Amino acid sequence: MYVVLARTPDGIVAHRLDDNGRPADEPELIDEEDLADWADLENDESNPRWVWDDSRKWYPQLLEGGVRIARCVDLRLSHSILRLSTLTAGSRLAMAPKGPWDSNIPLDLAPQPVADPHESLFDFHEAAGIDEPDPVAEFLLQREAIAQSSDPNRLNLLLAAESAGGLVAVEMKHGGLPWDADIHRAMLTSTLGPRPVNGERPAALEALLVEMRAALDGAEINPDSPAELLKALRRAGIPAESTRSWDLREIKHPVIEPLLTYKKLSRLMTANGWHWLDTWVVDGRFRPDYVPGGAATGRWGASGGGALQLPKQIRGAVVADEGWKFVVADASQLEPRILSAMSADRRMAEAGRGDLYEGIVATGAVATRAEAKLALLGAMYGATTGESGRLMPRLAQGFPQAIAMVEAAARAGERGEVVSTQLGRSSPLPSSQWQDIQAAANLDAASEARARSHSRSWGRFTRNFIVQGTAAEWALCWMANLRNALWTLTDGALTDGPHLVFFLHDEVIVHTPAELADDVVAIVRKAAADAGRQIFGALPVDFPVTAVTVDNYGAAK
DNA sequence: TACCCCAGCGCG
DNA sequence: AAAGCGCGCTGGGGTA
Repeated sequence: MYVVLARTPDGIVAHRLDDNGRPADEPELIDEEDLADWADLENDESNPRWVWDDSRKWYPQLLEGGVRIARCVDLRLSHSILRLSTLTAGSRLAMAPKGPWDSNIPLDLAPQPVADPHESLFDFHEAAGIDEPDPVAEFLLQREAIAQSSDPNRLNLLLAAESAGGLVAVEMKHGGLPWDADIHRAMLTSTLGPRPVNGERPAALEALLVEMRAALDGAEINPDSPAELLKALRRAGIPAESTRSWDLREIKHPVIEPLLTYKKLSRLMTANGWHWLDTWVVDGRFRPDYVPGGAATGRWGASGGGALQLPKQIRGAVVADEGWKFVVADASQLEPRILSAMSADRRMAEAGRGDLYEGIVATGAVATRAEAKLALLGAMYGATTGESGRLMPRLAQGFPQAIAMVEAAARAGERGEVVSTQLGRSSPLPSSQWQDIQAAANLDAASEARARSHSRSWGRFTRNFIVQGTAAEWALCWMANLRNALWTLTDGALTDGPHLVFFLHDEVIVHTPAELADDVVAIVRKAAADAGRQIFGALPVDFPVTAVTVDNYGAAK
């Protein structure tokens, strides 16, 4: 059973469809304020798969009302996959001109739970000259595209995982990441000094500035402006090429050490200092917007507060509630394992029985673990120079099947072709500018070099796309399985029991009552093993998970 | 004032 | 031990 929800000028309309997508009864009109209660009843009666345009527009108010959703079809997320996938290339959906399902309506125009819920959306559409999109029609169009595709099963798994991710994203924002502002502030004070007033430098930065001036015989220096900093260094006879820490580290001069420290502390203050804390941590929770499918590869993005770049430095401020714990889990060496699974390289799978890098050393392909790691990174990113590039051929010799797969993806991208992940998410086409550059390749030597460079660059993107994208699919399946299993542990609202509070590409955090932490760890591991089987079938590729139970995120290494 | 781009750096 | 992939954010500095 499906229940498709739509907002109309008259209110919310619910369409019940049977498993064949045919109307099961007359559409039902629901008042906005009754939605959560109505959905709760519907869950009890038929446990449907909910179908709607965008989980971000429906699910928050259900969660507010204490209602959880087991599964859904997020039409917006699904549409963008089906639009590009080579598996659905001939479908009506893919052939149609771009429409409202291809645009991403800004969140602030989405209906809010309290104020008049549909008006802003209609205003937006009216202003933009867009017809109000019909979710039932779109759902049927998507079903048609999937049914006619060359591999409906893979696509169905992908879309289910993507939609589940959409639910998780809303749930994580709803629950929030527990954040202890006092600990954070204490950390800032101890490294930077007391919070400065009206834009002054904190004491620690001021002291470092004094130190730098002394090292420059009293000359002025402004480390906050890269351009001025470079000038100041050159005035002092320091041959700096850039002001990047990585480059500065190579220079021997007394000003360098305080400068590097300054940069580090200054970064802490601007990115995650007092202002960040005021802006992003409310009532002990950090609630960024997560953006499923935010990257072309299917990885999530995030906006607000830099959720996907929380420095290790401040993770100690992520503290579980009293009587609760965090289970912090990450998939070890995920991308190289994905590489071995999708290429069905049994030799590499065998090497991944334990630590994958050690396993590769054991085959004799390379000499050390560090070399194995570097070589694999090179294979997945397309390194051509440096040690990584140098080691690549050795890997190709030892694991021809795996390397041939990424090489083929790179060649396809260089020709401007599309590549796809294991479950059928396809890469975008290179830009028209890229095409123009290729078309102009035969004009002269400079054009040819330019075309070649852009071609190679897009090849590195497609090479990485298939691995990063398939890893993202694995992570989504992992999370979807995890979410379902956690739900069985307790009754009640989302935040009454173990629930996901953070996700970072190959890592999750579950906030859980302490007494359930061991159960959660077991669930996290099983969910990972299941994800591997769902995507790769019986292939003997392991996806081991490192899981620790901690009181704060900083303690998770 | 508003906006855009760049350099730099945090994360995987 | 290095420059190859994917992101978001800040502050500086320029332009309109």
